[in-house]
Amino acid sequence: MCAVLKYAYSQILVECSRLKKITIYDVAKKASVSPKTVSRVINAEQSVSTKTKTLVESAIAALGYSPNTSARSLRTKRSYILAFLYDNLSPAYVMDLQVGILSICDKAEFNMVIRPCNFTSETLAQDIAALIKRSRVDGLILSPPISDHKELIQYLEEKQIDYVRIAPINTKLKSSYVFANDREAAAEMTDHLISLGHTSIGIILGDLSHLAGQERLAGYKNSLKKAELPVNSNYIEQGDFSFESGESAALKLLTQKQPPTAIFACNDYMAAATMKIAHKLGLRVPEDVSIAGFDDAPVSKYLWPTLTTVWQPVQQLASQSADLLINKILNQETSTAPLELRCELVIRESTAAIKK
Amino acid sequence: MCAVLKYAYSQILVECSRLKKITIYDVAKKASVSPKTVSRVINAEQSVSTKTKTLVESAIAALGYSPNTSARSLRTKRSYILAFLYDNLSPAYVMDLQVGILSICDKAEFNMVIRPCNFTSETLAQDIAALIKRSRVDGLILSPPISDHKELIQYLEEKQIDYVRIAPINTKLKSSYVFANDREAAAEMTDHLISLGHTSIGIILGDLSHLAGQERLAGYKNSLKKAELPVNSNYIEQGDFSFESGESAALKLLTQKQPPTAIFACNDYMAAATMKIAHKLGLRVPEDVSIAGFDDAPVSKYLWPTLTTVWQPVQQLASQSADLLINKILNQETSTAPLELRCELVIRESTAAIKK
DNA sequence: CGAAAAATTGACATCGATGTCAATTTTTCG
DNA sequence: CGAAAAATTGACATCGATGTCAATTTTTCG
Repeated sequence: MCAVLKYAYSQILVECSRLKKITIYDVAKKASVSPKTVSRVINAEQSVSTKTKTLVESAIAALGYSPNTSARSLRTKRSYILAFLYDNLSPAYVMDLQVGILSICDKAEFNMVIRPCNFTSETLAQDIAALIKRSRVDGLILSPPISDHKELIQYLEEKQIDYVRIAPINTKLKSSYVFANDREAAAEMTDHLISLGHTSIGIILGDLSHLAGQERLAGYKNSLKKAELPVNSNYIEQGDFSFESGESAALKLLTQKQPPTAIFACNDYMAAATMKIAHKLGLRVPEDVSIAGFDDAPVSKYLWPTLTTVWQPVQQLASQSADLLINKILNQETSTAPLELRCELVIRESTAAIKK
Repeated sequence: MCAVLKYAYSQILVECSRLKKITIYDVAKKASVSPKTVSRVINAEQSVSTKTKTLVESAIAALGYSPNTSARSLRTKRSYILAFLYDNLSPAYVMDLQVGILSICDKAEFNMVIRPCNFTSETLAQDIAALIKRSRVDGLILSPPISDHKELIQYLEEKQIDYVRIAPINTKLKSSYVFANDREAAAEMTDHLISLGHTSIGIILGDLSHLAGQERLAGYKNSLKKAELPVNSNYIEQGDFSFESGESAALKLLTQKQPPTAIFACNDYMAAATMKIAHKLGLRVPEDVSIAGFDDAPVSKYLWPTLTTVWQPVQQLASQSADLLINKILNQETSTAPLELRCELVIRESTAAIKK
């Protein structure tokens, strides 16, 4: 290409890119005000007259202007980025949390960076410290079990970094948190089994380092007590929310001399495992043994019979926590009351009245 | 708190926050060079002497400096952000893609923003255009079926926005893409069933607007032809990758006069549905009917019997595409050869030799 | 050795927003 | 009405990096 053409071409490109980039100065010119005033309108500051506001707003609309995040971040020292930390074996749960957070981020013009973690990693706190430093995130959302990672939380408290926790066990910190009424829901599920005539109800526990693990056990015990049924330690098996742990727990429960006639597994993966073991042992579900889960995971619909379980307000938990966090970041709001959201029983085919 | 104390306290806070912010000027001072030279080292530019480079690097390490992304973005007009677009019913698949992309983003110091989409939404292209404008993303990774969203792709081509596609159908565009050998894998799976003695092999098709849907059908046909078995249209049922579509397809296949003795479902959800229908019809798996899936989704391990399926290199697809995209953004590399990654058969319990 | 070429380095301007503080305009009220 | 108070607006500096271009240092080679 000859030099003249090359130059012309480069000018065209420059022109094109210029057309795309609308700055606050273009808006200011169009509205015949100063850039600072445009800035005031964008940031919804108080002292702008209605007339000016309308003028600027129509200029913004006409030019299709949207502020440059980098410039704004540089000046305000905010990144407008949230980090979402998780270490969870259920992809569907994590995806739901993401969607919930995103819905709020979109409205508030924040970005979300996600970070899969390993709860047992010795370097977790350091890794997150590095992430915060590098990405300059404004705040973090911690999901279980990260919600109770002592070292990380100590670091965040020390550095006064904003964070919100989903379903934490330690609720003594001043940082806000959200949670679901797992205990009540677990009690309702146990009530449901009792109402079907079951008196020997086994439970497969989840990981007790999750709040959910503790609360679901508590709900189960509460329900039994209310119905004046004994809490039989032979009917309580430890699991860790994984399918494999569910298999061995179910095997122990169902091969006893007096096996339970109903089993409440503290999540759907362990319930699925229980169904598998029941099949292997030649037990029909729900005729010989009723099985209930928790979480309303996709697998609960794909099993045969379909699984009675508990739906959790996962997206709502996430969006609430994002809302709290963004408020904290932007308005320096310090303490907010913990938020409790409600679960719902989903009765499907895997539970039925006891066989006489 | 009295005014004097309050003032002292605020000064301490100011001091603290100042301590945290190390700028390029601090590094320059410590290394006794100009900020521009520090910038050269950070960006691995050529013309820096080894001596200076070492000096600057140790200053960076000593101070624990990491560059301010906002300032850099503002100057270079790059956001160092990738967008990952998806519309997929399998959370596990999407999570794997995310993890793959993240692994590369971490190395390259990019951030990833994720965007759940609705393929059938009329405003998809506009929505993404708004996202690009607002978040100023440097490039996009499109996963199926978004990989073939005509309107969106036309927009990206027009605006010359970098993007990489995962498993696209239309491969005539100059934009690079990555894909797995679904066709061969589907043929291998069909070969496997044939080798077990099956000659009546049904297939439940996936959504043919996904490359995977088309390729898996092609592999099935290829295998039958190679084995000189007829392609019987009664044995081909349309599904859309959902569990529900699998149920109705399986019902049609298995209630024929001469039902197939093996069914290859084009993903694991539809295979799970087929298992359910088989159970309902009183057919044992694999004694009466062999069932195979595709994807190695979590559910394939939770079913009873466990599901024979195909493992896909999902994380690798994602990390490769992120790698291609970042190279394109940073080095303006134009065309790269499409990348094909290999699937693997996972033989479990749901397939067996035909009953005599 | 010493001039020319190449490599290295730095001074200064700039990206596009908002913070600070002062100037201007409008409102209040005796 | 007119001074004081309140509300609105704008001028200018600045956040922390990198681009441009020129100055300086080092290397090359007759």
